[in-house]
Amino acid sequence: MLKEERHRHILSELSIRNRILLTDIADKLEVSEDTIRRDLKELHDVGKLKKVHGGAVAKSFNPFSFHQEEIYDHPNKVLIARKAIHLIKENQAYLITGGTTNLELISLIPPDIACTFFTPSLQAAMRLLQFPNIETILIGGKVSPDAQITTGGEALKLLSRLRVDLCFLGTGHLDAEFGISEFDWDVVELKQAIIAASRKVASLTLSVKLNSIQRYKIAEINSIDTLVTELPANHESLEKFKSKGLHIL
Amino acid sequence: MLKEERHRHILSELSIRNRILLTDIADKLEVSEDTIRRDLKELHDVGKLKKVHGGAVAKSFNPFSFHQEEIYDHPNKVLIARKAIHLIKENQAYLITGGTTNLELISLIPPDIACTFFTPSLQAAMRLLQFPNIETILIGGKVSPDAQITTGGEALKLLSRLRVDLCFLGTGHLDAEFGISEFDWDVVELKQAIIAASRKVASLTLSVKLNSIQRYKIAEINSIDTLVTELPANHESLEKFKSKGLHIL
DNA sequence: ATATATTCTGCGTTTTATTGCAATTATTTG
DNA sequence: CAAATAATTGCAATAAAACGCAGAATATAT
Repeated sequence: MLKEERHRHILSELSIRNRILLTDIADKLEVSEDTIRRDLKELHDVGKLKKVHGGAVAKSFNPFSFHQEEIYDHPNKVLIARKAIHLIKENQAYLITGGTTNLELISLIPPDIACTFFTPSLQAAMRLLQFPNIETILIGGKVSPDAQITTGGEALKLLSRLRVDLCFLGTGHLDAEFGISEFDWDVVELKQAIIAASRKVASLTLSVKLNSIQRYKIAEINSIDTLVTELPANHESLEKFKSKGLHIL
Repeated sequence: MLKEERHRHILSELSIRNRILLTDIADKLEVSEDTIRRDLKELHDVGKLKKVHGGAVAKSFNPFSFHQEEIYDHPNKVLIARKAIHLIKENQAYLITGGTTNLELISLIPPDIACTFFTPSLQAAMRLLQFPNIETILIGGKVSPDAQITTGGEALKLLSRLRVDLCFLGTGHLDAEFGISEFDWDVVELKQAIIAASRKVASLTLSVKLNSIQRYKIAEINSIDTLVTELPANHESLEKFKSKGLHIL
Protein backbone atom coordinates (compact mmCIF):
# COMPACT_ATOMS: atom_id res chain seq x y z
CA MET A 1 0.00 0.00 0.00
CA LEU A 2 1.41 3.31 -1.09
CA LYS A 3 1.79 6.23 1.19
CA GLU A 4 -0.47 8.29 -1.04
CA GLU A 5 -3.21 5.72 -0.75
CA ARG A 6 -2.98 5.71 2.98
CA HIS A 7 -3.13 9.46 3.07
CA ARG A 8 -6.21 9.48 0.90
CA HIS A 9 -7.78 6.84 3.03
CA ILE A 10 -7.03 8.68 6.22
CA LEU A 11 -8.43 11.95 4.95
CA SER A 12 -11.57 10.42 3.59
CA GLU A 13 -12.19 8.53 6.77
CA LEU A 14 -11.61 11.71 8.68
CA SER A 15 -14.02 13.67 6.55
CA ILE A 16 -16.72 11.16 7.38
CA ARG A 17 -16.06 10.42 11.00
CA ASN A 18 -14.34 13.60 12.08
CA ARG A 19 -11.92 11.57 14.19
CA ILE A 20 -9.76 8.52 13.89
CA LEU A 21 -7.73 6.44 16.24
CA LEU A 22 -4.21 5.65 15.28
CA THR A 23 -4.55 2.01 16.23
CA ASP A 24 -7.68 1.58 14.15
CA ILE A 25 -6.12 2.78 10.94
CA ALA A 26 -2.92 0.85 11.51
CA ASP A 27 -5.03 -2.21 11.96
CA LYS A 28 -7.24 -1.58 9.00
CA LEU A 29 -4.49 -0.68 6.57
CA GLU A 30 -2.23 -3.39 7.92
CA VAL A 31 0.81 -1.30 8.51
CA SER A 32 2.62 -0.53 11.72
CA GLU A 33 1.46 2.18 14.02
CA ASP A 34 4.69 4.02 13.44
CA THR A 35 3.92 4.32 9.78
CA ILE A 36 0.52 5.78 10.45
CA ARG A 37 2.04 8.07 13.03
CA ARG A 38 4.38 9.36 10.39
CA ASP A 39 1.51 9.73 7.95
CA LEU A 40 -0.46 11.72 10.45
CA LYS A 41 2.53 13.86 11.19
CA GLU A 42 2.95 14.67 7.52
CA LEU A 43 -0.70 15.49 7.03
CA HIS A 44 -0.63 17.53 10.18
CA ASP A 45 2.37 19.48 8.99
CA VAL A 46 0.62 20.50 5.79
CA GLY A 47 -2.48 21.39 7.76
CA LYS A 48 -4.85 18.76 6.45
CA LEU A 49 -5.77 17.43 9.84
CA LYS A 50 -5.00 17.90 13.46
CA LYS A 51 -2.90 15.25 15.10
CA VAL A 52 -3.74 14.56 18.68
CA HIS A 53 -2.61 12.10 21.29
CA GLY A 54 -4.09 8.82 20.15
CA GLY A 55 -5.04 9.70 16.59
CA ALA A 56 -6.26 12.70 14.69
CA VAL A 57 -9.28 14.92 14.31
CA ALA A 58 -10.55 16.75 11.27
CA LYS A 59 -9.81 20.39 11.03
CA SER A 60 -12.94 22.23 11.87
CA PHE A 61 -15.05 22.59 8.75
CA ASN A 62 -16.15 25.86 10.18
CA PRO A 63 -14.34 28.66 8.36
CA PHE A 64 -14.51 30.81 11.46
CA SER A 65 -12.48 28.53 13.58
CA PHE A 66 -9.60 30.95 13.41
CA HIS A 67 -11.53 33.26 15.66
CA GLN A 68 -11.23 30.69 18.37
CA GLU A 69 -7.51 30.49 18.22
CA GLU A 70 -5.78 30.08 21.44
CA ILE A 71 -4.90 33.15 23.31
CA TYR A 72 -1.24 33.69 23.84
CA ASP A 73 -0.27 33.99 27.50
CA HIS A 74 -3.85 34.04 28.61
CA PRO A 75 -3.33 33.85 32.40
CA ASN A 76 -1.26 37.01 32.42
CA LYS A 77 -3.83 38.79 30.32
CA VAL A 78 -6.48 37.92 32.83
CA LEU A 79 -4.22 39.27 35.54
CA ILE A 80 -3.85 42.54 33.71
CA ALA A 81 -7.55 42.79 33.03
CA ARG A 82 -8.30 42.23 36.72
CA LYS A 83 -6.12 45.13 37.70
CA ALA A 84 -7.61 47.39 35.09
CA ILE A 85 -11.25 46.59 35.65
CA HIS A 86 -11.48 49.16 38.42
CA LEU A 87 -10.93 51.89 35.87
CA ILE A 88 -14.41 51.28 34.52
CA LYS A 89 -17.09 53.24 36.33
CA GLU A 90 -20.76 53.90 35.94
CA ASN A 91 -21.95 56.47 33.40
CA GLN A 92 -18.66 57.16 31.75
CA ALA A 93 -17.76 57.06 28.09
CA TYR A 94 -14.87 54.90 26.97
CA LEU A 95 -12.96 54.10 23.85
CA ILE A 96 -11.55 50.63 23.55
CA THR A 97 -9.41 49.08 20.83
CA GLY A 98 -9.04 45.42 19.97
CA GLY A 99 -6.50 42.95 21.24
CA THR A 100 -7.09 39.96 23.43
CA THR A 101 -6.15 41.73 26.63
CA ASN A 102 -8.83 44.30 26.03
CA LEU A 103 -11.31 41.56 25.21
CA GLU A 104 -10.42 39.97 28.49
CA LEU A 105 -11.12 43.25 30.19
CA ILE A 106 -14.53 43.41 28.60
CA SER A 107 -15.47 39.99 29.83
CA LEU A 108 -14.67 41.14 33.36
CA ILE A 109 -16.96 44.14 33.27
CA PRO A 110 -19.61 43.96 36.01
CA PRO A 111 -22.81 42.68 34.38
CA ASP A 112 -25.15 45.57 35.02
CA ILE A 113 -22.94 48.58 34.75
CA ALA A 114 -24.29 51.40 32.60
CA CYS A 115 -21.86 53.24 30.38
CA THR A 116 -20.92 53.93 26.80
CA PHE A 117 -18.22 52.28 24.77
CA PHE A 118 -16.91 53.43 21.43
CA THR A 119 -14.83 50.90 19.57
CA PRO A 120 -13.36 50.23 16.14
CA SER A 121 -13.00 46.53 16.97
CA LEU A 122 -15.59 44.07 15.73
CA GLN A 123 -14.76 41.58 18.40
CA ALA A 124 -14.93 44.13 21.16
CA ALA A 125 -18.29 45.30 19.88
CA MET A 126 -19.63 41.76 19.79
CA ARG A 127 -18.62 41.19 23.35
CA LEU A 128 -19.94 44.49 24.58
CA LEU A 129 -23.36 43.62 23.23
CA GLN A 130 -23.90 41.10 25.95
CA PHE A 131 -24.15 43.88 28.53
CA PRO A 132 -27.71 45.12 28.72
CA ASN A 133 -26.84 48.57 30.00
CA ILE A 134 -23.83 49.33 27.92
CA GLU A 135 -24.32 51.42 24.84
CA THR A 136 -21.98 50.25 22.13
CA ILE A 137 -21.05 52.52 19.29
CA LEU A 138 -19.06 50.99 16.54
CA ILE A 139 -16.73 53.29 14.72
CA GLY A 140 -17.29 52.66 11.04
CA GLY A 141 -14.82 52.42 8.23
CA LYS A 142 -12.83 50.05 6.12
CA VAL A 143 -12.19 46.87 8.03
CA SER A 144 -8.60 45.75 8.30
CA PRO A 145 -8.65 41.96 7.95
CA ASP A 146 -5.77 41.11 10.28
CA ALA A 147 -6.67 43.27 13.22
CA GLN A 148 -10.41 43.12 12.63
CA ILE A 149 -10.78 46.77 13.33
CA THR A 150 -12.11 49.59 11.26
CA THR A 151 -9.64 52.16 10.02
CA GLY A 152 -9.45 54.92 7.48
CA GLY A 153 -10.99 58.30 6.92
CA GLU A 154 -14.46 57.52 8.19
CA ALA A 155 -13.15 56.25 11.47
CA LEU A 156 -10.78 59.18 11.90
CA LYS A 157 -13.54 61.63 11.11
CA LEU A 158 -15.80 60.27 13.79
CA LEU A 159 -12.99 60.20 16.31
CA SER A 160 -12.16 63.83 15.60
CA ARG A 161 -15.60 64.78 16.86
CA LEU A 162 -15.36 62.63 19.96
CA ARG A 163 -14.26 63.18 23.52
CA VAL A 164 -14.38 60.32 25.99
CA ASP A 165 -13.27 59.99 29.59
CA LEU A 166 -10.78 57.21 29.11
CA CYS A 167 -9.47 54.96 26.40
CA PHE A 168 -8.05 51.50 26.68
CA LEU A 169 -5.26 51.38 24.21
CA GLY A 170 -4.64 47.81 23.16
CA THR A 171 -1.62 45.89 22.16
CA GLY A 172 1.12 48.12 20.96
CA HIS A 173 4.81 48.41 21.50
CA LEU A 174 6.02 50.61 24.29
CA ASP A 175 9.45 52.00 24.87
CA ALA A 176 10.23 54.48 27.62
CA GLU A 177 12.34 56.59 25.28
CA PHE A 178 10.91 56.02 21.82
CA GLY A 179 7.28 56.03 22.90
CA ILE A 180 4.34 54.03 21.57
CA SER A 181 4.80 52.43 18.18
CA GLU A 182 3.05 50.12 15.78
CA PHE A 183 3.74 48.17 12.64
CA ASP A 184 0.68 48.98 10.59
CA TRP A 185 0.19 52.54 9.41
CA ASP A 186 -3.60 52.38 9.38
CA VAL A 187 -3.54 51.35 12.99
CA VAL A 188 -1.08 54.11 13.83
CA GLU A 189 -3.40 56.75 12.46
CA LEU A 190 -6.33 55.24 14.26
CA LYS A 191 -4.59 55.07 17.61
CA GLN A 192 -3.38 58.63 17.30
CA ALA A 193 -6.96 59.71 16.75
CA ILE A 194 -8.09 57.63 19.69
CA ILE A 195 -5.55 59.18 21.99
CA ALA A 196 -6.57 62.63 20.82
CA ALA A 197 -10.19 61.83 21.55
CA SER A 198 -9.58 60.71 25.12
CA ARG A 199 -9.12 62.71 28.26
CA LYS A 200 -7.05 59.91 29.78
CA VAL A 201 -5.27 56.97 28.26
CA ALA A 202 -4.79 53.54 29.81
CA SER A 203 -2.64 50.89 28.21
CA LEU A 204 -2.98 47.23 29.05
CA THR A 205 0.24 45.61 27.99
CA LEU A 206 2.09 42.38 28.56
CA SER A 207 5.57 43.09 29.83
CA VAL A 208 7.10 41.41 26.79
CA LYS A 209 5.81 44.33 24.77
CA LEU A 210 7.71 46.79 26.90
CA ASN A 211 11.00 48.13 25.59
CA SER A 212 10.09 47.17 22.07
CA ILE A 213 9.90 49.43 19.08
CA GLN A 214 8.01 49.10 15.85
CA ARG A 215 8.28 50.93 12.60
CA TYR A 216 5.91 53.82 13.16
CA LYS A 217 5.66 55.99 16.21
CA ILE A 218 2.19 56.70 17.52
CA ALA A 219 2.91 59.07 20.37
CA GLU A 220 5.25 59.92 23.21
CA ILE A 221 5.23 57.50 26.10
CA ASN A 222 3.72 60.07 28.42
CA SER A 223 0.59 60.15 26.30
CA ILE A 224 -0.27 57.18 28.43
CA ASP A 225 -1.62 58.03 31.85
CA THR A 226 -2.00 54.57 33.29
CA LEU A 227 0.07 51.55 32.41
CA VAL A 228 -1.15 48.11 33.41
CA THR A 229 1.09 45.07 33.11
CA GLU A 230 1.14 41.66 34.70
CA LEU A 231 4.13 42.70 36.83
CA PRO A 232 3.82 44.13 40.33
CA ALA A 233 3.76 47.92 40.26
CA ASN A 234 7.12 48.18 41.96
CA HIS A 235 8.92 45.89 39.53
CA GLU A 236 12.23 47.36 38.45
CA SER A 237 11.56 47.13 34.73
CA LEU A 238 8.69 49.57 35.21
CA GLU A 239 10.87 52.20 36.88
CA LYS A 240 11.73 54.08 33.74
CA PHE A 241 8.06 54.33 32.81
CA LYS A 242 7.24 55.56 36.27
CA SER A 243 9.90 58.23 35.97
CA LYS A 244 8.22 59.44 32.79
CA GLY A 245 5.15 60.20 34.82
CA LEU A 246 3.05 57.14 34.03
CA HIS A 247 0.84 55.75 36.73
CA ILE A 248 1.53 52.05 37.11
CA LEU A 249 -1.06 49.50 38.14
CA MET B 1 -12.47 8.86 23.48
CA LEU B 2 -9.84 11.34 22.51
CA LYS B 3 -9.12 14.33 24.63
CA GLU B 4 -9.86 16.51 21.66
CA GLU B 5 -13.31 15.03 21.36
CA ARG B 6 -14.06 15.73 24.97
CA HIS B 7 -12.92 19.29 24.51
CA ARG B 8 -15.19 19.73 21.55
CA HIS B 9 -18.04 18.20 23.35
CA ILE B 10 -17.54 20.45 26.32
CA LEU B 11 -17.30 23.58 24.22
CA SER B 12 -20.30 22.75 22.13
CA GLU B 13 -22.36 21.92 25.16
CA LEU B 14 -21.23 25.15 26.69
CA SER B 15 -22.15 27.16 23.64
CA ILE B 16 -25.68 25.87 23.91
CA ARG B 17 -26.29 25.80 27.62
CA ASN B 18 -23.86 28.47 28.72
CA ARG B 19 -22.92 26.43 31.78
CA ILE B 20 -22.03 22.86 32.59
CA LEU B 21 -21.53 20.84 35.71
CA LEU B 22 -18.38 18.86 36.04
CA THR B 23 -20.18 15.80 37.31
CA ASP B 24 -22.62 15.84 34.42
CA ILE B 25 -19.96 15.79 31.76
CA ALA B 26 -17.89 13.19 33.54
CA ASP B 27 -20.96 11.05 33.71
CA LYS B 28 -21.98 11.62 30.13
CA LEU B 29 -18.56 11.09 28.63
CA GLU B 30 -17.82 8.22 30.97
CA VAL B 31 -14.50 9.40 32.25
CA SER B 32 -13.44 10.32 35.74
CA GLU B 33 -14.15 13.71 37.16
CA ASP B 34 -10.44 14.30 37.45
CA THR B 35 -10.08 14.00 33.73
CA ILE B 36 -12.81 16.49 33.07
CA ARG B 37 -11.34 18.78 35.68
CA ARG B 38 -8.07 18.67 33.79
CA ASP B 39 -9.88 19.28 30.51
CA LEU B 40 -11.62 22.29 31.94
CA LYS B 41 -8.36 23.58 33.29
CA GLU B 42 -6.74 23.31 29.88
CA LEU B 43 -9.60 25.01 28.13
CA HIS B 44 -9.63 27.66 30.79
CA ASP B 45 -5.93 28.30 30.39
CA VAL B 46 -6.31 28.99 26.71
CA GLY B 47 -9.28 31.20 27.38
CA LYS B 48 -12.02 29.14 25.79
CA LEU B 49 -14.19 28.95 28.84
CA LYS B 50 -14.30 30.08 32.40
CA LYS B 51 -13.79 27.42 35.00
CA VAL B 52 -15.83 27.84 38.13
CA HIS B 53 -16.32 25.83 41.26
CA GLY B 54 -18.36 22.85 40.17
CA GLY B 55 -18.01 23.17 36.42
CA ALA B 56 -17.58 25.87 33.84
CA VAL B 57 -19.41 28.71 32.20
CA ALA B 58 -19.17 30.04 28.68
CA LYS B 59 -16.57 32.70 28.25
CA SER B 60 -18.57 35.29 26.43
CA PHE B 61 -21.06 35.62 23.72
CA ASN B 62 -19.54 33.96 20.77
CA PRO B 63 -21.25 34.95 17.53
CA PHE B 64 -19.99 31.91 15.71
CA SER B 65 -20.82 29.32 18.25
CA PHE B 66 -24.27 28.72 16.90
CA HIS B 67 -24.46 25.45 15.14
CA GLN B 68 -25.03 25.56 11.46
CA GLU B 69 -27.81 22.99 11.80
CA GLU B 70 -29.66 24.98 14.35
CA ILE B 71 -30.38 27.90 12.13
CA TYR B 72 -34.04 28.00 11.47
CA ASP B 73 -34.88 26.39 8.16
CA HIS B 74 -31.27 26.24 7.14
CA PRO B 75 -31.60 24.06 4.00
CA ASN B 76 -33.99 26.53 2.38
CA LYS B 77 -31.68 29.38 3.18
CA VAL B 78 -28.86 27.63 1.44
CA LEU B 79 -31.13 27.09 -1.52
CA ILE B 80 -31.92 30.77 -1.69
CA ALA B 81 -28.30 31.73 -1.31
CA ARG B 82 -27.34 29.40 -4.17
CA LYS B 83 -29.78 31.08 -6.49
CA ALA B 84 -28.65 34.54 -5.48
CA ILE B 85 -24.94 33.98 -5.62
CA HIS B 86 -24.87 34.72 -9.34
CA LEU B 87 -25.82 38.29 -8.61
CA ILE B 88 -22.36 38.87 -7.22
CA LYS B 89 -19.85 39.86 -9.85
CA GLU B 90 -16.30 41.05 -9.97
CA ASN B 91 -15.49 44.69 -9.17
CA GLN B 92 -18.92 45.76 -8.05
CA ALA B 93 -19.94 47.51 -4.87
CA TYR B 94 -22.62 45.95 -2.71
CA LEU B 95 -24.57 46.69 0.39
CA ILE B 96 -25.59 43.76 2.52
CA THR B 97 -27.63 43.63 5.70
CA GLY B 98 -27.63 40.97 8.37
CA GLY B 99 -29.83 37.94 8.67
CA THR B 100 -28.86 34.33 8.35
CA THR B 101 -29.86 34.03 4.71
CA ASN B 102 -27.50 36.82 3.81
CA LEU B 103 -24.77 35.23 5.89
CA GLU B 104 -25.35 32.06 3.95
CA LEU B 105 -24.94 34.01 0.76
CA ILE B 106 -21.63 35.37 1.95
CA SER B 107 -20.26 31.95 2.68
CA LEU B 108 -21.04 30.95 -0.91
CA ILE B 109 -19.09 33.79 -2.46
CA PRO B 110 -16.33 32.50 -4.76
CA PRO B 111 -13.08 32.65 -2.79
CA ASP B 112 -11.03 35.01 -4.90
CA ILE B 113 -13.59 37.43 -6.19
CA ALA B 114 -12.65 41.10 -5.89
CA CYS B 115 -15.37 43.53 -4.92
CA THR B 116 -16.53 45.89 -2.22
CA PHE B 117 -19.11 45.27 0.44
CA PHE B 118 -20.66 47.84 2.72
CA THR B 119 -22.53 46.45 5.67
CA PRO B 120 -24.02 47.54 8.98
CA SER B 121 -23.94 43.94 10.24
CA LEU B 122 -21.15 42.82 12.52
CA GLN B 123 -21.62 39.21 11.59
CA ALA B 124 -21.62 39.91 7.89
CA ALA B 125 -18.45 41.96 8.28
CA MET B 126 -16.72 39.18 10.19
CA ARG B 127 -17.56 36.70 7.49
CA LEU B 128 -16.55 38.98 4.67
CA LEU B 129 -13.10 39.32 6.20
CA GLN B 130 -12.21 35.83 5.20
CA PHE B 131 -12.14 36.84 1.54
CA PRO B 132 -8.73 38.21 0.64
CA ASN B 133 -9.90 40.36 -2.26
CA ILE B 134 -13.07 41.75 -0.81
CA GLU B 135 -12.94 45.18 0.68
CA THR B 136 -15.24 45.36 3.65
CA ILE B 137 -16.54 48.66 4.87
CA LEU B 138 -18.43 48.60 8.08
CA ILE B 139 -21.07 51.24 8.48
CA GLY B 140 -20.56 52.71 11.92
CA GLY B 141 -23.07 53.72 14.52
CA LYS B 142 -24.85 52.62 17.62
CA VAL B 143 -25.07 48.86 17.70
CA SER B 144 -28.48 47.38 18.15
CA PRO B 145 -28.03 44.39 20.47
CA ASP B 146 -30.71 42.13 19.01
CA ALA B 147 -29.97 42.47 15.35
CA GLN B 148 -26.25 43.08 15.82
CA ILE B 149 -26.29 45.83 13.28
CA THR B 150 -25.36 49.43 13.50
CA THR B 151 -28.14 51.97 13.29
CA GLY B 152 -28.71 55.62 14.00
CA GLY B 153 -27.59 58.93 12.63
CA GLU B 154 -24.02 58.00 11.86
CA ALA B 155 -25.07 55.06 9.78
CA LEU B 156 -27.72 57.04 7.96
CA LYS B 157 -25.29 59.81 7.26
CA LEU B 158 -22.79 57.52 5.63
CA LEU B 159 -25.50 55.83 3.59
CA SER B 160 -26.74 59.17 2.32
CA ARG B 161 -23.38 59.67 0.66
CA LEU B 162 -23.25 56.22 -0.83
CA ARG B 163 -24.26 54.68 -4.14
CA VAL B 164 -23.72 50.98 -4.73
CA ASP B 165 -24.64 48.68 -7.58
CA LEU B 166 -26.83 46.31 -5.65
CA CYS B 167 -28.00 45.71 -2.15
CA PHE B 168 -29.02 42.45 -0.53
CA LEU B 169 -31.87 43.33 1.71
CA GLY B 170 -32.14 40.82 4.49
CA THR B 171 -34.96 39.39 6.43
CA GLY B 172 -37.98 41.60 6.32
CA HIS B 173 -41.66 41.16 5.76
CA LEU B 174 -43.00 41.43 2.27
CA ASP B 175 -46.51 41.93 1.09
CA ALA B 176 -47.43 42.48 -2.54
CA GLU B 177 -49.83 45.25 -1.60
CA PHE B 178 -48.51 46.78 1.58
CA GLY B 179 -44.86 46.61 0.62
CA ILE B 180 -41.78 45.94 2.75
CA SER B 181 -42.22 46.31 6.47
CA GLU B 182 -40.33 45.81 9.72
CA PHE B 183 -40.93 45.77 13.42
CA ASP B 184 -38.05 47.83 14.69
CA TRP B 185 -37.98 51.52 13.82
CA ASP B 186 -34.21 51.81 13.84
CA VAL B 187 -34.03 49.05 11.29
CA VAL B 188 -36.74 50.66 9.20
CA GLU B 189 -34.75 53.87 8.93
CA LEU B 190 -31.61 51.96 8.11
CA LYS B 191 -33.21 49.88 5.40
CA GLN B 192 -34.79 52.91 3.81
CA ALA B 193 -31.39 54.50 3.63
CA ILE B 194 -29.92 51.31 2.20
CA ILE B 195 -32.53 51.14 -0.53
CA ALA B 196 -31.93 54.78 -1.36
CA ALA B 197 -28.21 54.13 -1.64
CA SER B 198 -28.56 51.24 -4.07
CA ARG B 199 -29.11 51.22 -7.79
CA LYS B 200 -30.77 47.83 -7.57
CA VAL B 201 -32.31 45.95 -4.68
CA ALA B 202 -32.34 42.18 -4.19
CA SER B 203 -34.25 40.56 -1.39
CA LEU B 204 -33.47 37.06 -0.16
CA THR B 205 -36.56 35.91 1.65
CA LEU B 206 -38.03 32.68 2.90
CA SER B 207 -41.52 32.22 1.53
CA VAL B 208 -43.01 32.25 5.03
CA LYS B 209 -42.11 35.92 5.18
CA LEU B 210 -44.15 36.65 2.09
CA ASN B 211 -47.60 38.11 2.56
CA SER B 212 -46.77 39.26 6.05
CA ILE B 213 -46.96 42.77 7.38
CA GLN B 214 -45.17 44.41 10.25
CA ARG B 215 -45.77 47.63 12.06
CA TYR B 216 -43.66 50.03 10.03
CA LYS B 217 -43.52 50.27 6.29
CA ILE B 218 -40.09 50.56 4.75
CA ALA B 219 -40.94 50.97 1.08
CA GLU B 220 -43.24 49.95 -1.73
CA ILE B 221 -42.86 46.39 -2.93
CA ASN B 222 -41.53 47.50 -6.29
CA SER B 223 -38.52 49.02 -4.59
CA ILE B 224 -37.27 45.47 -4.85
CA ASP B 225 -35.86 44.55 -8.23
CA THR B 226 -35.05 40.91 -7.64
CA LEU B 227 -36.83 38.59 -5.25
CA VAL B 228 -35.21 35.31 -4.31
CA THR B 229 -37.12 32.66 -2.42
CA GLU B 230 -36.72 28.93 -1.98
CA LEU B 231 -39.73 28.37 -4.27
CA PRO B 232 -39.42 27.75 -8.00
CA ALA B 233 -39.76 31.00 -9.95
CA ASN B 234 -43.06 29.96 -11.45
CA HIS B 235 -44.72 29.12 -8.16
CA GLU B 236 -48.21 30.57 -7.96
CA SER B 237 -47.67 32.41 -4.68
CA LEU B 238 -45.04 34.50 -6.43
CA GLU B 239 -47.41 35.60 -9.19
CA LYS B 240 -48.60 38.76 -7.51
CA PHE B 241 -45.03 39.86 -6.92
CA LYS B 242 -44.21 39.16 -10.52
CA SER B 243 -47.12 41.29 -11.62
CA LYS B 244 -45.74 44.18 -9.60
CA GLY B 245 -42.67 44.07 -11.79
CA LEU B 246 -40.30 42.14 -9.52
CA HIS B 247 -37.85 39.79 -11.12
CA ILE B 248 -38.15 36.40 -9.49
CA LEU B 249 -35.24 33.99 -9.09
C1' DA C 1 21.07 -3.16 -16.58
C1' DT C 2 23.67 -2.15 -12.66
C1' DA C 3 25.08 0.61 -9.08
C1' DT C 4 23.97 4.27 -6.00
C1' DA C 5 21.18 7.25 -3.51
C1' DT C 6 16.89 8.20 -1.44
C1' DT C 7 12.84 7.24 0.77
C1' DC C 8 9.95 4.24 3.36
C1' DT C 9 8.92 0.93 6.91
C1' DG C 10 9.06 -1.89 11.16
C1' DC C 11 11.22 -2.91 15.54
C1' DG C 12 13.29 -2.04 20.03
C1' DT C 13 14.16 1.36 23.45
C1' DT C 14 13.44 5.54 25.84
C1' DT C 15 10.63 9.42 26.89
C1' DT C 16 6.43 11.63 27.48
C1' DA C 17 1.30 12.03 28.05
C1' DT C 18 -2.97 10.61 29.85
C1' DT C 19 -5.80 8.82 33.16
C1' DG C 20 -7.77 7.14 37.56
C1' DC C 21 -7.14 6.64 42.47
C1' DA C 22 -6.36 8.03 47.23
C1' DA C 23 -5.22 11.38 50.64
C1' DT C 24 -5.36 16.14 51.70
C1' DT C 25 -6.90 20.73 51.45
C1' DA C 26 -10.37 24.38 49.96
C1' DT C 27 -15.05 26.14 49.08
C1' DT C 28 -19.64 26.36 49.43
C1' DT C 29 -23.97 26.18 51.78
C1' DG C 30 -27.36 25.63 55.25
C1' DC D 1 -19.57 26.29 62.36
C1' DA D 2 -20.14 21.82 60.31
C1' DA D 3 -21.33 18.82 56.63
C1' DA D 4 -21.04 18.20 51.96
C1' DT D 5 -19.02 18.94 47.82
C1' DA D 6 -14.97 20.31 44.92
C1' DA D 7 -10.25 21.06 44.04
C1' DT D 8 -5.44 19.88 44.52
C1' DT D 9 -1.58 17.00 44.85
C1' DG D 10 1.27 13.04 44.36
C1' DC D 11 1.49 8.62 42.50
C1' DA D 12 1.28 4.49 39.63
C1' DA D 13 -0.39 2.00 35.50
C1' DT D 14 -1.03 2.30 30.95
C1' DA D 15 -0.89 4.03 26.36
C1' DA D 16 1.20 6.67 23.00
C1' DA D 17 5.02 9.32 20.91
C1' DA D 18 9.75 10.02 19.72
C1' DC D 19 14.09 8.34 18.40
C1' DG D 20 17.63 5.76 16.23
C1' DC D 21 18.61 2.09 13.43
C1' DA D 22 18.65 -1.43 9.82
C1' DG D 23 16.63 -3.69 6.13
C1' DA D 24 13.35 -3.24 2.19
C1' DA D 25 11.46 -0.77 -1.52
C1' DT D 26 11.77 2.68 -4.86
C1' DA D 27 13.85 6.11 -7.64
C1' DT D 28 17.87 8.06 -10.13
C1' DA D 29 22.07 8.11 -12.47
C1' DT D 30 25.59 6.05 -15.03
